[in-house]
Amino acid sequence: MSSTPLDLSHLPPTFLLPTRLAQPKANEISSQLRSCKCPLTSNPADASLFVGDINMPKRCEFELRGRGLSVCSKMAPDAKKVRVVKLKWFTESHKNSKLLPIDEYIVFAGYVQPSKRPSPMSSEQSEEQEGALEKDVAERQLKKEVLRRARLDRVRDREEKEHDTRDDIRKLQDMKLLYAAGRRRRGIDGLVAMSEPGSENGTRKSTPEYEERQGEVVSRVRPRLLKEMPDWVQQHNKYSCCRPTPLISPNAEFISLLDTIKLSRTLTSDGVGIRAYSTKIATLQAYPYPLVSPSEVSLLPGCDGKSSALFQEYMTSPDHSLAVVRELEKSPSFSALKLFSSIWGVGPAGAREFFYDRGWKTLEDVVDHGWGQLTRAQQIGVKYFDEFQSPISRNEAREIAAVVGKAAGKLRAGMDYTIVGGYRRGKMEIHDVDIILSHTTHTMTTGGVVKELVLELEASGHITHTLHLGRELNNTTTINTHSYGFDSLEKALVVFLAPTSGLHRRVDIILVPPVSVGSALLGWTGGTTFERDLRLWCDKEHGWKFTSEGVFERITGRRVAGIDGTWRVGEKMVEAERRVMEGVGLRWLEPCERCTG
DNA sequence: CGGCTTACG
DNA sequence: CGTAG
DNA sequence: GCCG
Repeated sequence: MSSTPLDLSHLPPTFLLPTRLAQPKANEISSQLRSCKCPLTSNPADASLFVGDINMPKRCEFELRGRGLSVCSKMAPDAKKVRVVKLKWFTESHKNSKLLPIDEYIVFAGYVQPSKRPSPMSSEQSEEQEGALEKDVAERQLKKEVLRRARLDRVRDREEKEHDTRDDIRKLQDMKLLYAAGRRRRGIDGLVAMSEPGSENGTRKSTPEYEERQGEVVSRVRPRLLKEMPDWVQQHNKYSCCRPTPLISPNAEFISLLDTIKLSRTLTSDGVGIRAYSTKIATLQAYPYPLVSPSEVSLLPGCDGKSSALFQEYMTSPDHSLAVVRELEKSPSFSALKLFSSIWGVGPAGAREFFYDRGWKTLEDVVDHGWGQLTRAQQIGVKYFDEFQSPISRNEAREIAAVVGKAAGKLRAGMDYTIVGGYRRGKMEIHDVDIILSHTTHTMTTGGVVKELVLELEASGHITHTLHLGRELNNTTTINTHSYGFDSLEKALVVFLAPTSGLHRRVDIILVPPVSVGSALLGWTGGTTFERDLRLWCDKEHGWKFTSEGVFERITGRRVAGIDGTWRVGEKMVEAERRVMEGVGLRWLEPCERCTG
């Protein structure tokens, strides 16, 4: 490959960081470096250049500290300047037999104090917590992967039989019965696949109601009559909070295309488009029949000309696709914006800035060229990008919540919790864990409990980062009136190191006074469109303002008399939620019937 | 043709 | 502007 | 994009 070997003899003493390298790989690179006359040293204290498979400056600092070097960013009297260059610089140079500009691959530059303890392996645990958490990442990744595979099967198995005594997740069973007769199984694919290994019926491409014959789409059934449709269709009720919306839909494939369009509207901050697509997606998600015709679509609330045109195209296209979506999916800008906006702390505007203004295209570009310009939260979002992407199982969610709940119980005896968000709606995989904590005694929820709790969990090594710590709950003001500026529940957005998986997870901890438990459950269980419509409904229908703290009259700011979402001694939290939902004039919907997307 | 959830940091 | 449901 |  390399006809004219590189000459690296001009480099300063160099140390190869073995981080993330398997031993054979490390040996290979080491010998390649030597063959390029790189002055390799086995003692990091002697080195002023480090080569490593590391992309983040913070990580570099950690690696250097772990080797007994005390790193500082500023020049100090007898400090030595050190740099860390990405391994990629060498591998690329070596591959092309051409020395790439090293400056473009420097991931960290700083100073180190001469080491007191030059021993390479004795890791000075000055940062007890970080050290414990970050140590042996490569090894942990490996172990993690093995564990994950081993666990996966058991998890699925167990999940089916699981009896969650505290939650209403048993409804999952009902959902499966409800939709047992084939159709789409998006979201519970794994589960169903496990229990029905041979069944292809559930995942076939065309729905039973229509299929293609000689290029023509033939409807197998007569058009559904309006009077045969759900009542909310007949009444043209577009509020998603007024009807059950299950997690799984017979029209999941079409919906996922609309989802892509909605994402494109999100990425351009097209508020109107987002609204429109959210509404129609929620409608279709609630519609229990496989769609047959465009005219059927246009009967649905929130769906009109555009929706039926899209369905027409979807239905007649040979592969059940949409041109706009195909275009989006091969568009570099769409991919990049989608990638960037999936970083925690980066929204549509930030993603556009990254792509259009800075010219970044990959996460690596962000790390290499923009690290210093990221906010703290964004840096955490990038650092744990993969881990935050990787789905959280229901078991893992329960495991995390149990740790939080137990710690909370130690601080305030009698504190209880409920996992809300996607978990409570019955999703099999979620991307964060939302936990509502409360106590039937108001005063047990005041006085900065969340802060205490976060400190505890930091000390125990469970919380590794705090992205946001909300203001302490005000003592009494929230009980009767809703004063603007005092309406936020005490919450913490944190990064949590899950014990079993060893993965970093996004966890929201919300502390709720008993008076707000009903509305908080309703407000934090979602989905997003359900929440939006719930607020609209309360406003338009009653002139009330719905918030997670309670339901208030717009004019007076007083709590609406007769809606008592207070969690009382001896009852389940969900009973308080039921009173709120029925209090605002909505029929009770189980959490798993609020899957509006 | 105006309106589209809403508040905090 | 970004986050939360 | 759809509704009132």
